[in-house]
Amino acid sequence: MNNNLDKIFAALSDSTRREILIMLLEDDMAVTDVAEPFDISLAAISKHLQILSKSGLIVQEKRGRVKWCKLQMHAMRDAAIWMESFGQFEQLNFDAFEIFLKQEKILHK
Amino acid sequence: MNNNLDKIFAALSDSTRREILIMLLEDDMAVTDVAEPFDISLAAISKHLQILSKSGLIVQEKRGRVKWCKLQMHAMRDAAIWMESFGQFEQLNFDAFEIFLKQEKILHK
DNA sequence: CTATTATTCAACCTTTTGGTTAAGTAATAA
DNA sequence: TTATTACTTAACCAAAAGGTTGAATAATAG
Repeated sequence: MNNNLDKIFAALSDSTRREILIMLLEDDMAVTDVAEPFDISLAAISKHLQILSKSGLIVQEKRGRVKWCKLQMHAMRDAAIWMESFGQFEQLNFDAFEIFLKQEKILHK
Repeated sequence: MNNNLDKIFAALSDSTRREILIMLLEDDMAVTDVAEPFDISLAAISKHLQILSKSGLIVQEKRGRVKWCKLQMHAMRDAAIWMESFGQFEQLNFDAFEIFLKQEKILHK
């Protein structure tokens, strides 16, 4: 029933995949470009991207011969909401994070 | 590579383990009582509890012949911070997100 | 048309995961 | 002392995860 939560948490349990997600924060990327910083084969990256796709954390769209990877922020919400039930949500407002966010918002306005 | 984030997300990727955590929200529990609602063997539950222990999400303390399982809320902090800041930083500066994670020792590289 | 580029698939390997049953340990109750 | 209770460990199994290499497909460039 909670199959998708399974998949999201499983997807996040691998550091290569978490790094890929961080890379995709910046912009959509082609598979080859995603693979570039890593020491593993392109085929291995392709598999990681399939796992991320099946979890819903990314979507892949083929245009020409290039397959673009796009982050799906809303997919992480399910998992974030689950964690929220543990009262961790408020704890995120720890000082450093809050101060940082304030600084960033000031810096970007 | 952040091994503990790996372990926390991996621990959360199994619905049996998530259910156990929810049960432990209410109160500390003995292993046998944790196992009671599930259809799998006690040995299997024992293994799940070891995985949860190694991830830091619970601690187990033996008193007499009973081993008590106790939720460790703070252990989810790293994972929760990773996820929540991931969303928060979407519209913020990407480099700043990585710097923040390094400062918080969530991203060790 | 041919070569190159982008990506996946297929076959294989090893390690991990999630489960089983049966036996082992250790504390308590009778 | 013996039986019962509360676990863990060991040996095993099937399936999944994460990696490899090499071949296949499909779009584009020359």
